[in-house]
Amino acid sequence: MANTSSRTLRLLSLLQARRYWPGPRLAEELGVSARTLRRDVDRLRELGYPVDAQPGVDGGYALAAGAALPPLVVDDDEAMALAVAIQSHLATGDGGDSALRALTKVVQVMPRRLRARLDAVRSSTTSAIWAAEVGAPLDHAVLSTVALGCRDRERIRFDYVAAAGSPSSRLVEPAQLVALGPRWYLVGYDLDRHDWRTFRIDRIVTADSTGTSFAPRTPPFDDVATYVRSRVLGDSHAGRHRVEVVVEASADAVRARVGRWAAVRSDSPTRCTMTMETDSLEGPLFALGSVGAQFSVVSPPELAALAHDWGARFGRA
Amino acid sequence: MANTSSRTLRLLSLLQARRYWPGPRLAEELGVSARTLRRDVDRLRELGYPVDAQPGVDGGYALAAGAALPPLVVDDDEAMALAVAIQSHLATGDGGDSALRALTKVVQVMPRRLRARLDAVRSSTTSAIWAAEVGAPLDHAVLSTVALGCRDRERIRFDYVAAAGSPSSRLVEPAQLVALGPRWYLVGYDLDRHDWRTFRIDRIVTADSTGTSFAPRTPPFDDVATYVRSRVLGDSHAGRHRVEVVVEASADAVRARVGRWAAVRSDSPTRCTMTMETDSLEGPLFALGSVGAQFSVVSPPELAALAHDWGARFGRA
DNA sequence: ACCATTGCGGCCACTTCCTGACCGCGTTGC
DNA sequence: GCAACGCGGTCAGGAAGTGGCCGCAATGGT
Repeated sequence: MANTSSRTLRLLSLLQARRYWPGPRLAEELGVSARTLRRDVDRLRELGYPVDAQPGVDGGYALAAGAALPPLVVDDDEAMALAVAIQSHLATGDGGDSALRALTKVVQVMPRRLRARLDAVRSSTTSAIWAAEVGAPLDHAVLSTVALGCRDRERIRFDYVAAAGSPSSRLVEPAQLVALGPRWYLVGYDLDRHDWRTFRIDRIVTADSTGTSFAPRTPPFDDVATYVRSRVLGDSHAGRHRVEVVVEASADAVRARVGRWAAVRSDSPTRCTMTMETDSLEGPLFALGSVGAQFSVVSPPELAALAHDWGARFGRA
Repeated sequence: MANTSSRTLRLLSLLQARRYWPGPRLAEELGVSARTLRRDVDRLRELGYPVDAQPGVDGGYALAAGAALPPLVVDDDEAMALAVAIQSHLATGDGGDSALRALTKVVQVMPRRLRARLDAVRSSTTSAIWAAEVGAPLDHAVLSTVALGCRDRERIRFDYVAAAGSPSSRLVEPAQLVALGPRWYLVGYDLDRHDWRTFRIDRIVTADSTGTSFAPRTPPFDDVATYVRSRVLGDSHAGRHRVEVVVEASADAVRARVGRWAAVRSDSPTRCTMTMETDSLEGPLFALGSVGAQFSVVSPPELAALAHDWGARFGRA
């Protein structure tokens, strides 16, 4: 710990952990003279991290918001919180690419004991309420393995359960991860089938990095999202529903409830048609209930049946 | 950038951004000789960050998972993703203290432009579906201002809208933030009223740090959570409901749906009583619907009425 | 008005270490 | 066996980091 750079890092961490530090206190904490502390502060400033200083009695040093993000010095618990938050955020389908990169960074440098804790926390905090809507919770181990594979161009091997339920083992050169709605997909080159394939992340059972890298292939698409969308819609996934409902309310009122989740087409000032894709029928039903307007289900019939069931039970309650 | 410590930091960032780096490539990137690169790698190892190296053709350096968390070097987008994810995680009431600390760290060092983006993103991505349940979305600006005030013992000033709807301006010495269910509370010493008060974060309109620090007072409680709970339950909040429902299903089946949200008491193998506190009646109704069992509402009458309304509409659909 | 506290920056001498340049060695994969 | 690569030793020159001084400016309390 006698190193200069390590001390600078520790100074940064101290300044991130508490706002104001009196100079002498910092110097003592770092085990250097006050003069050297000033030089360390200068060093931080040269690195682009603005450190405010206040003279006078009760003065001190404080880390200010600057142009560049300083390295985040987080402790175990904070790293856990970050990882858990990003995971549950990814599981809702928001976040996208940069969130995935951030998760990858956090997980990659996590000590093994923390990863174990992360697994434990994930399995215990999955909110049962929303689980029906977001589908199977994302397995962070699978997701980060795959993400690392994409980033570092390393072949991965995993067991895959197809829509029909038949399991298979795959050796794939991962190209890209795409979030489509609440679902994550991997586009990669399947080395056994000698062709490009699209995999649903929550259908991947266990993924392992093989450690062998590969040269990137030219992908058969221009826009990944479009490609995946066409592939996914072409398949008729078991359990996937195309919901269409006519609601006796203004399109705006419905949009205010469902947000970007569904497409809402205005038919008249007091009527609109809502279209969405989902795995769970309970989510749309909840949305329809909270809109507070009369509606009729165009498709699928399962939704109409479910509405009838809920209606009967709610009516008797 | 001629500095040694800055170079070490950059090396760390490079290793976090991509898995394998051939030595010569890294050396070139950092503008030093290969020998110096080796020494830099050694330095990182001395700091506790394990760097794997693979000799032979196609070898290189890779950052491995170690005992300590290295400083996270994230870019703007990743920081945004982290902040957004933590916010929405906090808004669900999970996460707790360490998540709040992490958010505080991230936000504190964020450049101003990023904070602006964060505001924009927050307001545009608040999921309308769950908004009814989680209540007013957390305002990250308020939350982080308050959190910083607690951490750094700085007085804060804010406008508060009481449960009755009457606005007031407060000058408070913040002591602690507490998450109680889906809601965040601030416990602090109100300097105008000369007494301890509990504030609901989502009722705080705008919060500003005054910059004046204060000496910590001895709080009038041992356990903050207990204190807040007693204070909050004592008040009869407008819009707050105590829900009690008898469900014709096993307690385990109900628990599997509602998770830790509600208290479930088993009455018989096929009947149980569910008790919860909530602001929104739609959330419990959704849970009851998805349980798929018959139920009867004990209280409040509003819930029974709402169930009846939903039931009528669902039945006609 | 005076004082203590705190931060700022210059100066200097001493010490440390950092750097680039060699070298030979072991490992890996072709 | 060869090439590519990482490892570690050594050496000399030079560039830092360091602590101790100094006077100065700003702040807040007495």
